[in-house]
Amino acid sequence: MVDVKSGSNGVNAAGLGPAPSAMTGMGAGSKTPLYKVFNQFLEAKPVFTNRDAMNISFTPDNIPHRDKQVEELGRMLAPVLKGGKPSNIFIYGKTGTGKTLVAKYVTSELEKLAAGKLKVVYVNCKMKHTADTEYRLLAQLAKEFGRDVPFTGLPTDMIYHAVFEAIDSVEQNVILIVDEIDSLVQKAGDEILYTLTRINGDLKQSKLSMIGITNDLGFIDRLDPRIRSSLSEEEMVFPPYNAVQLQDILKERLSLAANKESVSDGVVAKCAALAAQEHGDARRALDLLRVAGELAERSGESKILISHVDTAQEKIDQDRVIEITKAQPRQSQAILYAIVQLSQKDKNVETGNVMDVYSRLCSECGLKPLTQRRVSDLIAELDMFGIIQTQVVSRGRYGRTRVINLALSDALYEKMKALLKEVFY
DNA sequence: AGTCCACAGGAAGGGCAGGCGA
DNA sequence: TCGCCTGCCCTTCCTGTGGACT
Repeated sequence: MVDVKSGSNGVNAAGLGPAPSAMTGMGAGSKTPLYKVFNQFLEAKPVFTNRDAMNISFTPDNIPHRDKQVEELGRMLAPVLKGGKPSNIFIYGKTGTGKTLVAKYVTSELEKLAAGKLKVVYVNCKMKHTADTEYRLLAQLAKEFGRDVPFTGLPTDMIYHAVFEAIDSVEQNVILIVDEIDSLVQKAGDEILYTLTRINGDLKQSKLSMIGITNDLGFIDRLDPRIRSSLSEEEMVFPPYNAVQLQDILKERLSLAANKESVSDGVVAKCAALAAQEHGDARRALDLLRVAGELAERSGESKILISHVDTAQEKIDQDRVIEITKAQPRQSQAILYAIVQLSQKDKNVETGNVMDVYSRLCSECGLKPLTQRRVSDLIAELDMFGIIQTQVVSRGRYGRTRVINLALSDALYEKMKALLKEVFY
């Protein structure tokens, strides 16, 4: 139960009165609508007893249907226990197939056994402003080894030396897990990988091994052959989960997170089936179940129903698109608003029309219009986010253009239109 | 077969902000 | 304070594309 102290006016620090059943000394706020909301929440039987276990970042002790991969990776990394350097490993697999989970699990178990002789560093190159450029990756590594470096400003070779010295300052094995490694190479080139895979030649008392993780199956083929051979000394492929395996994963998590009676029949199967349609994504399955549970709790029910899963699916998609839209810079929002306006009249929108409407919108809102070149890049970015779908088509002597479709449901389209209207008018 | 259109998209570089060491 | 370095956003210049038209 919540532990709150009443203030001088009888209202707790958050300005809310305590629940009558759980707390004594109701304050002045006890009759407010918000009070009822919180009271309802406190009195309702929770769906999840351990919410953290439903989180994507939670690392369980048992990873269903990944025994083979855990063992295989364990064998590859085992030389660490005798002070040897394991091979660099490359892990492929689509989103939500357990790559990161297995890598983190195996390395953390190894770290326990290695008794201070192993340091595991995890970096995610998709995290903006964290490790998505050469400089930032090196700065992040330097921080992991206790060197405080600014997020910009220093020459790259200075940061490299700081990292090098930090790694080699004690006799140890270092395993560097580089998640979403394709994002790093796309943005910063593959020189950094060349440097890191050859760092062992200069290290005197330490050894560095890399585990590269990507969901881009063609990534390794696009790498420079010199880097390819040293980065993927060992390779692992994580197959997608099928619906039955996803059900096992969800049941396993539910055993940690909720009581059996909190979930109706068919809920787990439905979440698993929906996620299996999306290339067997366990992350999606967990998200669906978690959001369905939260929706059930919010509606005052103590059991997740099939209808909650349906609503959860819609909500996850809507929330993602709206949040991405809100986070976009104003120029991208203006371009998106132009596309939304044009989509009202015609389903297929072309770059040229977007430029016209966008330019008009800019002059109406006092925004400096970008060049067609830049707009083209921003359209490609919106496509990447999944807000729009684009296809380059040739219209013969009438030129080449990009046909743009809004990838939104009717409800989401209206929501998006209202949001953008609010931004610009 | 050659021309044309309306872009797509790569490359190079400018300008700015944040940060460092001298 | 200055020179240098970085990331980021943007522009300019340029080549490539592919199907309709001549």
